[in-house]
Amino acid sequence: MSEQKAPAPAANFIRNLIDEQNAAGKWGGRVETRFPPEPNGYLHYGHAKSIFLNFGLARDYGGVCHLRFDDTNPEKEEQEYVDSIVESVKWLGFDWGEHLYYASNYFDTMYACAEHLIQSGNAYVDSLSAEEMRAYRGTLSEPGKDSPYRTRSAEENLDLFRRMKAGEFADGAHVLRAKIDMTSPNINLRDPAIYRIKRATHHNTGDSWCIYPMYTYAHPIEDAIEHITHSICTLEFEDQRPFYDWLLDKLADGGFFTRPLPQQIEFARLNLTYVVLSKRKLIQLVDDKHVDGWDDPRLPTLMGARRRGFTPEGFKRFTDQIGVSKSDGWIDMSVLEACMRDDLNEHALRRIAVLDPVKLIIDNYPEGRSEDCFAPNHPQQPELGKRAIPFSRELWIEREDYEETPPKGYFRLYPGNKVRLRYGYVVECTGADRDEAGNIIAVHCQYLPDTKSGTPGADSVKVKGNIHWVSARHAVETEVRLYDRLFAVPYPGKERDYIEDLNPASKRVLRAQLEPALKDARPEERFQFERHGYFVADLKDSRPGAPVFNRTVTLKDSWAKEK
RNA sequence: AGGGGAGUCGCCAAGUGGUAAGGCAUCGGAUUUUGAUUCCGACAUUCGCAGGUUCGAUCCCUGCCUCCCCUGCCA
Repeated sequence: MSEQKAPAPAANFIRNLIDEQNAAGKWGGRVETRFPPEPNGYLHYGHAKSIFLNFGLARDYGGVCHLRFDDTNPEKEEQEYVDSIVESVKWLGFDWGEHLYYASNYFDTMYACAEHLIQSGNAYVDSLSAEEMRAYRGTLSEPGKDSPYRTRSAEENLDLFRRMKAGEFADGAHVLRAKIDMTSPNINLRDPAIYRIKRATHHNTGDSWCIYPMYTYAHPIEDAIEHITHSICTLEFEDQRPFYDWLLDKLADGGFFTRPLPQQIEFARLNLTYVVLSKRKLIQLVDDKHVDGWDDPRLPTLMGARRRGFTPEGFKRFTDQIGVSKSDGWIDMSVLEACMRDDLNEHALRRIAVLDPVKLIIDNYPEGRSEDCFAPNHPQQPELGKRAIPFSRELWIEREDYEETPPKGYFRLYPGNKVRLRYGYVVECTGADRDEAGNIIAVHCQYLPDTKSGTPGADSVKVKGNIHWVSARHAVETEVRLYDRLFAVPYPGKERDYIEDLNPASKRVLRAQLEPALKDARPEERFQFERHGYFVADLKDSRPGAPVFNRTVTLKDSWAKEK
């Protein structure tokens, strides 16, 4: 097995920053990151980028990466999502040891911090309605104005906040706000809300709280509590960094945390062509049944990727390849597909499957006779051995491997042409039978008995074409699903509603004829079906002795391009 | 419009005051019992545009243009 060389990780602005800080001794060489999903949905390809970034940095710098659930909004979060997230991160190959955390575990500390902010004059209880608050906030180009409640005394604020916590007020009656600057050009600094009253049962803390911290407020505290050094998030949080720093600075002054404080760093999230990665759209695709659930192999979720046959190693190659930067561009789906092919090419055993079967009858081969042909499990790795494939008079071949009037450059079966039946004999095509409607029902040929693969005469006849086949008598028939890109266009929704851009041919279900060895494929076992692509035995629908296969990705096909 | 970001080959992406890595894609060619893989070769006189500083600028300065994000008691 050829071991992957591990080249030095590509330089990126985050690694450069860490190197500089290490040189300056800022963290004493410590690198501590976190992957902080909100458990309100399933992880998707974009999360894979973040996971490899955060866990990868920690690994490469000898640090740790925490898995932390950012569960500050009980209305949207569920245990089912945390379970699925845990499973997906593990599947990608990462281990957080004992560093599994929940924002909700810090609610007491967050509350104490809030009281301190109130006492130090940095937060106040506002009693404006949501609409009023919006009006007071101003606009992008006009400054906001102070709420009439902004000047409440620390005592009054503390009393009100404690009563908020005690459940004396209705949802939305009051909100705790940081007191910063209503005229700031950065809207995030115009006294952002940091606590709201919300009577909802939390998946972790149940009904013990009726006030919950906002992400903006909670996240920096979570980072500080866990001694995170580099808090990596996506670009849209850039405007929030000043608040992140403001908050931690105030709390450090208050003795809650010590400096140096964690630092927020933003990178460009993944944009991938031919799919959508927004949570809202993913939910709609599932709810409106455009796909078959959250783990539909066409969906860009990690659960879908797994059923599709994508590999963790393929995702690693992918994230290594696309890099990390602050310019938000689009990665073409072909890059991900190429990464999966690279990994699969190396690791998947080769097998034969006829997906669109038509009979090939060898008229000069004795009826009732059969013999074994031997095929390598991996052409580049002979140490993986060979397997026997039965050969007989009637075979299944691909319908597209016969053309009565071949296009230019076609070198498969057509009357008069010779072709090798891969790992078997060279045959000469003599024609085909058609039904009354003109459909081809069987192709006929004569075999050349001296040309069997592996025998001295194998190369006595040179042929260009080489097609795969399966003995009709021995074949295993099974369901094979041909998956393709979910959307028919690179940028779904660009020209019209994205639903209209769905690829109608993203899933095709076939009955295929497979070589006998495939009968016992185990769920998640991956193969290359020669000349077709990579396939995986479906995790959910396969049964012992009756696998169902999903196409992961096709092989590159330069003939298709030529046509 | 105010604020925050980004602009280097078709798509990503390194790089730096000294004369443009790499990957994907593409195009040639070799090997091949997968029209696969592998291999070899080609592929930015040029770094959004315009000025300026400099012996020399993609890197520094000035102005401009384009794109993305921000007005949730979401994250």
